[in-house]
Amino acid sequence: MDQVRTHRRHVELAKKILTLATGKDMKAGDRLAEQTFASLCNVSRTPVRKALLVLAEQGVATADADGGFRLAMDAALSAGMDQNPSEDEEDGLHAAILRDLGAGRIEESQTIASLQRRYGAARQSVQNALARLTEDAMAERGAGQQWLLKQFAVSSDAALASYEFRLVTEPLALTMPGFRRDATAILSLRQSMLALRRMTEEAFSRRLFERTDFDFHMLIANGCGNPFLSEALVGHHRRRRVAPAGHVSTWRLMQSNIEHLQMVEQIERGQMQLAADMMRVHIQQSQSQRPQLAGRGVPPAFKIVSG
Amino acid sequence: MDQVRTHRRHVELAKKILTLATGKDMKAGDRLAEQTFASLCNVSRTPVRKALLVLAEQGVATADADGGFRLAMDAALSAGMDQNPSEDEEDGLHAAILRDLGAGRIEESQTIASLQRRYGAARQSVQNALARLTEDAMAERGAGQQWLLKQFAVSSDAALASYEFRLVTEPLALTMPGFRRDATAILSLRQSMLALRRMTEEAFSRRLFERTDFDFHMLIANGCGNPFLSEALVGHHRRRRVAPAGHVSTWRLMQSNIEHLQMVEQIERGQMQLAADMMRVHIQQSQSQRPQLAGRGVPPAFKIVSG
DNA sequence: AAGTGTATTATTTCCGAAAAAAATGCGTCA
DNA sequence: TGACGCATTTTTTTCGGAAATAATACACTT
Repeated sequence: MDQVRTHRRHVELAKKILTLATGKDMKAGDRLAEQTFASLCNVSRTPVRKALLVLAEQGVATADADGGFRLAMDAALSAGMDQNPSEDEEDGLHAAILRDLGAGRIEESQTIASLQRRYGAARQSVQNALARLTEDAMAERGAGQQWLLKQFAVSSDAALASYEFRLVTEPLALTMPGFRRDATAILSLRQSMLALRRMTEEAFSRRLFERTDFDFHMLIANGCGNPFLSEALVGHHRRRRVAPAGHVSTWRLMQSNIEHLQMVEQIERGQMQLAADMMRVHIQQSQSQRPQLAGRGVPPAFKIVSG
Repeated sequence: MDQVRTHRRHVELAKKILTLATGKDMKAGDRLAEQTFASLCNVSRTPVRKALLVLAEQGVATADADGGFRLAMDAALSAGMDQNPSEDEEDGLHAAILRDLGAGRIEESQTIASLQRRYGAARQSVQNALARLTEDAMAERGAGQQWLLKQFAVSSDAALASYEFRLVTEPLALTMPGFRRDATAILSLRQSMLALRRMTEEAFSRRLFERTDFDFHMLIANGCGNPFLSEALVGHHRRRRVAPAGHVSTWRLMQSNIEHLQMVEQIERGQMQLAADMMRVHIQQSQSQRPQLAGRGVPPAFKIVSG
């Protein structure tokens, strides 16, 4: 059938729309007005319509008889729905580079041409992929024709380093004097968290958890009054999301969700010091319950240079 | 005269070469071997030669009789030499955008076309400038055709936020358990710092100070064992360097230099806790001695959103 | 050997036209 | 008035070839 070629930006927009719908607590049957989302996303109606078509294809939305679309299910539950079947050309390249980099199959230093040859891709595609990586600070232009891919961001040690990073920065963010609580975000977060808590171990939706987890960290990142700290945290979690993660038991995720929920409650009450302490505990528990990395006893010393 | 058109990348490479030469403590008359720097910078000799031509034009290097170049002055002193007279087309655009953004003359949300019109520049130039801004996380692609310029990074409040950010993160970095001291870097740093300390208030080179200051912060950023924290700090200082800074008295800079030197000494001895405390003092002093921002009593509350 | 000069090849950047996507405006329907 | 469909305009993306830059190889000097 004549399926609309699924462009990345439309899919992204679709996700954004779904998130917004969740935030408004929309239910099955509610109308998805084009103009509304267009305004919220700072975009014209044209791409919104494309995005709605994407949602329709995924079965999250259905075309209305007299035009327009409606939600096919409660927005809060839709997070688990988005399948990613046919990674289109471009998207696949981005993923492939990350995969190979994480597995150490390619060098950190690459040229566009070398990547072109390796993946048999068009120059433009490689460039786009690199642009995307650059935006997440996982690639950077080096001198000459070099591009430097930052392996650490996806290596097997990354998870460990990430825990360590969060362990020191997130409690910090929570206790910053200028912390601001975003009431709307808290509301919508709690919504999702409660939904997750109601799920049994079998029905537990990892997708929804991931999204909620991300939003939770964004609440903290955006809340701390300092834009630089905020950005460092946002950037970190954005990368954490694209990098392939190791496997964690469902049980631990459910546990995490409850811990998150408790922290949100303290944040809501303004008990920031308590929230920060809970965060330290939470991160260390998550860390210790993570499957151990095989073999590698000592972490490689970073940058020991001596004259 | 037939001056080589000064390309940005060559100028950058030239700076890098100078930094390396400083690190090797090279003196006036020492030979600047092409292959040496080519290897160190991971580039071929071709661009290195161009860079040396740039240095020759600036008077930092002189062409040798039998080919090749030599340093015209001690490397440690050369930092002050690089003039930036004719900001070429491209570079000017990057700077102009930052300037206008910082002064609030342009919106945060822009399209390429709008920038093209505003600055009467070629599309490509605008794109390059944006790519550069993206790399420093000062611009980011939004939905639709939007580009989001992050005003906070250059606003008048930025200095304040930057101090706050460093106040919490740098002592943190210093006390991270995995901190590693880079002996070479420390050596070369101390070199520059001592050179600065010998200068009188009139002869004080702001250029050299800036470079040294940057290197000092890089020592801390790269030293902390955590790549994520490291990157956050590196990114922060890189931006701080490109953003137009307010004016600080020469006297304070000289003071800062001495404080830096003291910290380096403690770091060298492994007294990290002490170094961290000194850092806290240092930052707060720098902050309080900065000229006050006119008028704007309360800092604008960030992101207070409520349902 | 170590270093530079020069030619050759490989790669990237620049530039303009065609194609695709987004923004905009208008008409119509409830 | 709010919402959608559709046509038009603006903007961005893509694509190919020409020009510029980088990498590489080799000759030559000390």
